[in-house]
Amino acid sequence: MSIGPKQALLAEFAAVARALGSPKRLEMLEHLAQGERGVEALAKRISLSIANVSQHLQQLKRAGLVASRRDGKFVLYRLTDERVVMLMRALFDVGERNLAEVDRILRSHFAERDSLEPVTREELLERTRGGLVTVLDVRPADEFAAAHLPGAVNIPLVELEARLSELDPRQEIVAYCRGPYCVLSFEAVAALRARGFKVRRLQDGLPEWRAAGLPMEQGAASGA
Amino acid sequence: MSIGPKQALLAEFAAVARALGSPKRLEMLEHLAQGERGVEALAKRISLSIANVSQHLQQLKRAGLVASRRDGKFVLYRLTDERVVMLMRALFDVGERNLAEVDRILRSHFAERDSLEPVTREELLERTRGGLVTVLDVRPADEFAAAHLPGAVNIPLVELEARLSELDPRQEIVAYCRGPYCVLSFEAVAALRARGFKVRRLQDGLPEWRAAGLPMEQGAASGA
DNA sequence: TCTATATTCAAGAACTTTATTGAATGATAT
DNA sequence: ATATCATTCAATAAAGTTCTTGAATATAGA
Repeated sequence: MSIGPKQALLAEFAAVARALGSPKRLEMLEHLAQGERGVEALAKRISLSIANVSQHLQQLKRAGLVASRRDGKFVLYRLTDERVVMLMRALFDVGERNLAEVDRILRSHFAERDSLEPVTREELLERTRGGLVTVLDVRPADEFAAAHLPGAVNIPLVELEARLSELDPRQEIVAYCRGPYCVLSFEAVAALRARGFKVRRLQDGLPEWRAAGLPMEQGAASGA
Repeated sequence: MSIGPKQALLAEFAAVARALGSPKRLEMLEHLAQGERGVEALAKRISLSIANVSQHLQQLKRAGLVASRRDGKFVLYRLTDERVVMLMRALFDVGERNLAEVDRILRSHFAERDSLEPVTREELLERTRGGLVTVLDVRPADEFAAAHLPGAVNIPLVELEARLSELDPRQEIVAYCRGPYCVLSFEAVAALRARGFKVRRLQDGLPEWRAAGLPMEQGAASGA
C-alpha cells in the first residue's frame, strides 16, 4: 500500500515544522521579519559561519518560509509572506503558555514582565492619535531605516544611556523592537524605569505590526 | 560567554516546532483534536506500534502540545488547549500557500478542490439558522459521539454509498470531518456530487469549530 | 579576459532522532 | 497476593541533522 494524499500532505507540513525546529533558524527568521537581509549580514548578526547560514537559508527556502532575489553581487532573503509571522507567533504562543521552562526563563530574566502590562497595538494606535505617547524604537539604526512605526524615535539600546536627554520625562514612552521576545525592549524598559521614566513595552514588534496591515514609515530621521 | 535568555527561549520554541516535525505526530495531533484518546486507540488508527505511539506522545507532552490523565487502566491524551489547533492551522496555511508540492498533491488528488468553494463557519451558521442545510459529519461514529456540530447527521464515509436514501436530494448538504485536510470530506463531496447532490465542504473541521468557541453537541443519535 | 567578492555546493565527523524489540511499571480484578 | 492488561522504559541499529572545511559558481568591475 502506497502512502495516500493525506500522509503526503502531512509529510510536507512536517517538513515546514522541522525547518522551524532550530533556534538558529528561528533567530534568522526573526531578523528577516525586520526586512530583507544578505547572507553575510545575517551571518554577522547571529554569529554563525557564512556557509552555515547559507545552508540554513536553503532549508528555510525549501520549506517555503523565505524567498530570495539577487541584487548585484548579493542575494537578499526575506520572509515569503506575513503568514510566516503568524506561524511564528502561534508557535511562541503555545510555547509560552504550555512550557514551564519558558515561564521560568521569562521570570528569571525579565522579572518585571508581569508588572509591565504590555501595550497592545490597538491601545497604542488610540494613544498616538491623542499625541500622548513617545514611541521608541530601540533597534539598530539600519533596521529602523528599513521600516518603523509611524512617528517613532530611534535610539538603539546601546546608545540609550548616552541619549537620555532626548526623551521627555513627563511623557509616557512605549518601547518596541523586533518581536514579542526581543530582548532589546525589555532591557530598554528596565533601564528607563530605573531612571524614573514612565515606560511600557509594545506587546509585539515591528513584524506583527506589518502583518496586521498597519501603516509604517521608512528612512533614517523621524518623529523626534 | 553563556547563552542569553533569548537563545534559551528560542531553543524552547524550536523544540516545540521539532515536535510538530513528524508526519506521524501531526496525524496523532489531528486525531487528538477530535477528543481524548487512549494510546492503543491511537496506535490502531495510525497503524504504528503501541510502544512507538507512546514515545511520540511523550515527545508531544514534553513540547507542551498534549496533556494526559489516567482513567483506570487507560491513559487518555488530549491537546493542551486550542492554541495547539491554531498553531497547526498556521502551519498548514504556510505549507499550502508556499509549497508547490502541496499544491500539486491537492490538485492531483482533489481535482474539484477549486470548484468546491468551501463554506466558512460564519456562512454555515447563517444558513443553519434558516434550516436550509443538512450538516453531514462523515467521521467514524465514535468520533461523532464524542462531539459534533449542532444538528449534524452522521454517516461515516464507508457507509455513505449504502445510506444515500437518508439524504434529501433537494436540500443543500455541507460536509465536514476532522480538519481542513481531512480526506474524508473531500471524498464525500466527490461521491455525493457524482450522484447529483448539491454538496459543499466546510472549510475547517470540528477542532477549528471548537477552537472558535462555537457550540457543539454530544451523543450518538442526532438531527436526522 | 582576469580578478575579487558573495554565495553555494560537497564531503565528513559529531550528534540527534526514529522504529523495534523485550523487559519493567502501575492499576485493576480475581 | 497474583494475574492481567495498558502503558512506559531501555537498548540498539538505521537514518537524518548540524557544523566545519575547502572547492566551485556567479556577478561586477578593471
